[in-house]
Amino acid sequence: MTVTRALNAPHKVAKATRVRVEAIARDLGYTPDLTARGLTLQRTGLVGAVVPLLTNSLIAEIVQGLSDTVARNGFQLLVGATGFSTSGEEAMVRAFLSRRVDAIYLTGISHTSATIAMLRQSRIPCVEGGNLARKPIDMAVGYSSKDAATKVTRYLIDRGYRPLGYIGAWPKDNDRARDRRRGFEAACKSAGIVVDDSMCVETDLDLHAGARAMGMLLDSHPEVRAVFCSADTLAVGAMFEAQRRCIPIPARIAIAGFDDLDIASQVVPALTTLRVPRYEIGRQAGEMICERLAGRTVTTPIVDVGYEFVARLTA
Amino acid sequence: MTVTRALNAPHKVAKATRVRVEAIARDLGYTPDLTARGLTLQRTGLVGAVVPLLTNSLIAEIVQGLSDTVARNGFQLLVGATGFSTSGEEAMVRAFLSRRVDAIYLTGISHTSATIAMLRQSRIPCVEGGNLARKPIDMAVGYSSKDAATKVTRYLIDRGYRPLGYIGAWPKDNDRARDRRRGFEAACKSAGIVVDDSMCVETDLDLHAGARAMGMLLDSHPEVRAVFCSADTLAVGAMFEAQRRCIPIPARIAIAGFDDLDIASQVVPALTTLRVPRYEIGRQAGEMICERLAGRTVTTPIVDVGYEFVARLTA
DNA sequence: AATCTCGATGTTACCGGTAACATAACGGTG
DNA sequence: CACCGTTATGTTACCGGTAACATCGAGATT
Repeated sequence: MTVTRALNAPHKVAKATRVRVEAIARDLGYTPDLTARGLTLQRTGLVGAVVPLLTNSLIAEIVQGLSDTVARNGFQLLVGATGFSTSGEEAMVRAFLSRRVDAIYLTGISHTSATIAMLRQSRIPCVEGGNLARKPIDMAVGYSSKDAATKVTRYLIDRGYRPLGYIGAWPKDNDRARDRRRGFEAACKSAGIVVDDSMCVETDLDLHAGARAMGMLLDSHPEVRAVFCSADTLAVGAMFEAQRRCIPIPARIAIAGFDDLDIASQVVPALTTLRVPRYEIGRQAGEMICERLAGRTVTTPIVDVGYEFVARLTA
Repeated sequence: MTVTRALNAPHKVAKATRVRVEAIARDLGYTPDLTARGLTLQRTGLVGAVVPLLTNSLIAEIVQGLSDTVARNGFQLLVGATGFSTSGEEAMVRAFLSRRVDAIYLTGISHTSATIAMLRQSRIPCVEGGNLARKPIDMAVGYSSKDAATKVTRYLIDRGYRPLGYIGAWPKDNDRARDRRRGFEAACKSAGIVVDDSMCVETDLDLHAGARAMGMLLDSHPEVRAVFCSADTLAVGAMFEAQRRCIPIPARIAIAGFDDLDIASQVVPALTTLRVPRYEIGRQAGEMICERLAGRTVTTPIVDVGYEFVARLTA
């Protein structure tokens, strides 16, 4: 007990004792066992982050923001990748709860009912990030993917580009992708444009898939005048494909992306896209979690971090 | 005890009892406490991964490979970002050891002596990944950054490009970056080329920094004929800068990268680079860790995963 | 000198699992 | 019917911390 005190509350121990304890601890190479501490305190100091995958830079930045923020408050991040599957997410959440994480960050707002039930029952702070939840499990940080996609699409429409194509990520178990497509469709509809499903391609979320999708679109609909891509990764892939075919951007085909990744401003020509505060989502989620874990109540449990349209050169 | 058995070793319990236990567990929403289990078993089922940062796709793929592999064996990955600092790494390792992780993955081979001492004393499996260690703390998976960089540089030299520029990441606390520069210099030296330090730029590791570095190089040394970039991220940034200045690649300036990220094959013109098996490094590290944690000995504690030169269009 | 006070240190129990050992229940055998 | 082996269940102690309470010792107060 004196040892515990010497290390955790030095002022409660005589100086000589403290010095002696510290010396011996050093000699022995003693490291406190946070597993045991977690067991007694019923608090592990772990925050779980459930994400679709780690290799996506959008997600990586959110995780980085979350990690930095909780780390500053003495917490350690436990990350798990679900591979864009709600059942994978459920398994991950179950595993995290078994580890008695103090809080959980979830990507997106569509979850299995078991996931929701477990989290509700556990009563730990939980933030759903990325998309805005009207009725979150607990708290939420994000922006409206649908509104944002509408905004980009409207820009393409207003500039007079017709016909419009769409390239997006698989919507299955990915509410952000689904909502972005909905936003695209909503903008078309409100402008009286009929969406041609054969000009909408859904695919994996990487450069290569973006390029392939663009290739398919150009083959099947050479008349396509502009393409809205629901992620910059896809947009840049599409740009490269157009460049390989020597199709000038935006003279012959306009392209708009979504996310404003680093590459969007660097690629030539620079990509017109929609900036979403990725790091900020993670940071904000981390703040909310830490607030709650510090025993304070979070006054705004649903935070809209907004987005910003960035007009550049591709559309 | 009967409950423990019913859940962990069902065959040791009468069927009726097992069914009853399962039903009650479900009703109660019982989740086993892995913290407590970890305490008794002296095994947490956690593997720690210490990486410089999460937003780099090279690193992210290694982490993904590691995560997938250990997850398949029932382990959970704990990740920590050091921000390219060995003292940050030391703090991270200390934290992980306090959490009693069963094994640790470290990025690179340069560590503080305290880090090495702690890991040695802990006696847990430890893999150093990315670069090859001659004398690893425990095990290592990687390839020779220096040899690989020499190979790429030699290609540039053999094609007759002169003078040669270099763009790389900060070498401080980053042995991969340091070794790549050494490889560049070694190739130059053995070809009798004197390296002009003013044509070697070191900078942050992102697209924007690559572009800026290229800009500086082109401004100060317009005669530069080829640039070796020690990472594809830098190379692509440099390409974009050249394209913005309408400098044709490779007609007027040749560029070679390193890593063979997805983007290398997609960018136009496709980037000449060096492929390193990123996911494989993580996978292999995971395998070695799991082998050891399963009580088996790893016969080859130093694995050279090799690399492959990929000639494309930029050089 | 007896009592009080306060800081320093010691003792006990508990967190939620599990290993090791103890006991109970039961059908079969000589 | 005593004895056995087998299977099912129960008991105890321990993993490494910490809260709560107990004790101790020394100087201050009466």
